[in-house]
Amino acid sequence: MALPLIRKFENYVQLSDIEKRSLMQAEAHIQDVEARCDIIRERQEIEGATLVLEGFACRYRLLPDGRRQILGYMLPGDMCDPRIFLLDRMDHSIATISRTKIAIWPRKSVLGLTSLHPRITRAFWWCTLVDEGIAREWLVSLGQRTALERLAHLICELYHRLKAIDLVTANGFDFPVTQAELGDTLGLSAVHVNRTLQDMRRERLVRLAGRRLTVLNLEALSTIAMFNPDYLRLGRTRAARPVGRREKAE
Amino acid sequence: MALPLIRKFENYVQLSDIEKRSLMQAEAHIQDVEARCDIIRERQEIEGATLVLEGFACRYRLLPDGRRQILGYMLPGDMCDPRIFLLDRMDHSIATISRTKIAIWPRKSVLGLTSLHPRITRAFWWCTLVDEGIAREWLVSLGQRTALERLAHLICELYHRLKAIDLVTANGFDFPVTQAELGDTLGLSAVHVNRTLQDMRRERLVRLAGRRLTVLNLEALSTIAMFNPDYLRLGRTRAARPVGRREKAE
DNA sequence: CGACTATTTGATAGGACTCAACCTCCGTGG
DNA sequence: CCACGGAGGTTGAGTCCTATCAAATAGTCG
Repeated sequence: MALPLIRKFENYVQLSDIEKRSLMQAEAHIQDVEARCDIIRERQEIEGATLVLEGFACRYRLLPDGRRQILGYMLPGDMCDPRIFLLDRMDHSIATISRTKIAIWPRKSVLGLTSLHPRITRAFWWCTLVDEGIAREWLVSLGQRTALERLAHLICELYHRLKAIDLVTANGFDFPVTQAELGDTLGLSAVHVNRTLQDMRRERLVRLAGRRLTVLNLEALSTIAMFNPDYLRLGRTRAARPVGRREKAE
Repeated sequence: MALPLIRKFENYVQLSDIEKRSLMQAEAHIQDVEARCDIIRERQEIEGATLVLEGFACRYRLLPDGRRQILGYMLPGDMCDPRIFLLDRMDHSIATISRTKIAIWPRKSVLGLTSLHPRITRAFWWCTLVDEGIAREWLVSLGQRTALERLAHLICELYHRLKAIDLVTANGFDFPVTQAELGDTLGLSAVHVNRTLQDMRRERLVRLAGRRLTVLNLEALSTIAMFNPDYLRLGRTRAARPVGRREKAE
């Protein structure tokens, strides 16, 4: 059941068949969740690690007055947080964007995997590093980039992440995010997202219709966004490992 | 030499004397750095873990056209990243704000500590969790909060973090950050930071003069910022541990 | 005291927001 | 099969928050 996760892990480490099998067979509750439902709520006690198998989800935080900031998107293969053995409660919520299939790994299941397989542990750490890289990039977007640049950057990010899990076909992908949600992601109003999107269409950068986003000019989009995909570490295992530096320890 | 770090760790875990001694005696290069110098540059190879002992530093990222976003502040006891054994290169830079004393732990020194002392490892993970919590809070600020709210939130964050390491006296602290740097932190222009700061002075929220920031009304500041310090996990070990949940493993 | 660097002030412009209405697409149900 | 309703998308008008540019003032350090 953990196929998308394994594919993701293989960006960071090489897994043995035994490790793959352990991941596939780890105890997990599979669950289908409707679109726009909370999977985990802020302050809720953490029971296990949540893994997205299909669909889009997002992390978000609400301010007391109702303003919402989306903190990141979770695509197939993404996990809420492997460090569940430390945290007792969530400090943000996770909700589905589209209809989603998730797996919930009980705490002990994760602990079992990590204590038996150092390479799996290592892959988990990699995930946290990449997530942090993404968060940093979002900080740069929200702090420095204009509306057009932000939107372009987000599209580039999702394009690359989805491509890495073979969810891009004909330069396009399923994109269930509403303009209101994009607004909460990019720190913009839905109206302004709409107008920015129209600019992009006018410039033949993207086509967006019927929940499908097609990238018409990735080059131009990347330039506008000042996008560099390195931080996503999608280069397949080899490229991601240090070169010319022998290291043994864990 | 690692005193501020030990104090910080004790927010998250209880350390034995042996562990404290190991931290104190770990091989480290102590170094003084001028104000406004890069300690680590983007793309630079990582040699070890950098620990701030005295002074202010910050992480930042530059866009090709010169725009800069500050990603976080590093105060005494803060480390650049304990996960250096994974990463080969930095994807952002670290610079001093004030004159700073730092310690650089060689890779093997960190690996030694973590392999011998699981509680130290655990404390390291806690640090990464808190850093991520801070980053999330910044995302909310940049995405949703107004200039006044952002500034108020940042001041609250720094107040609490500095208080936890006894660097707050008479409700004030040394604050070497320029208004231009605040602008790069909050996604605002320096001019607008200046005006916002004046609003705060007018409202008797803070006093800021001669590199010293005094919080005159923390209550009001926290309300404006919608600030809740929980995410900093400064509650001293007991409060930070889960209640009513026995757990043994790592 | 001079040369910077940092802060402050004023004037003007513009990006993004709000409000409000209207349109479009779909799924539901009569 | 078409009317209805709601969610999401689009448009227009007016406003406000924040940026820019420019210049003056205050601080700091050798």
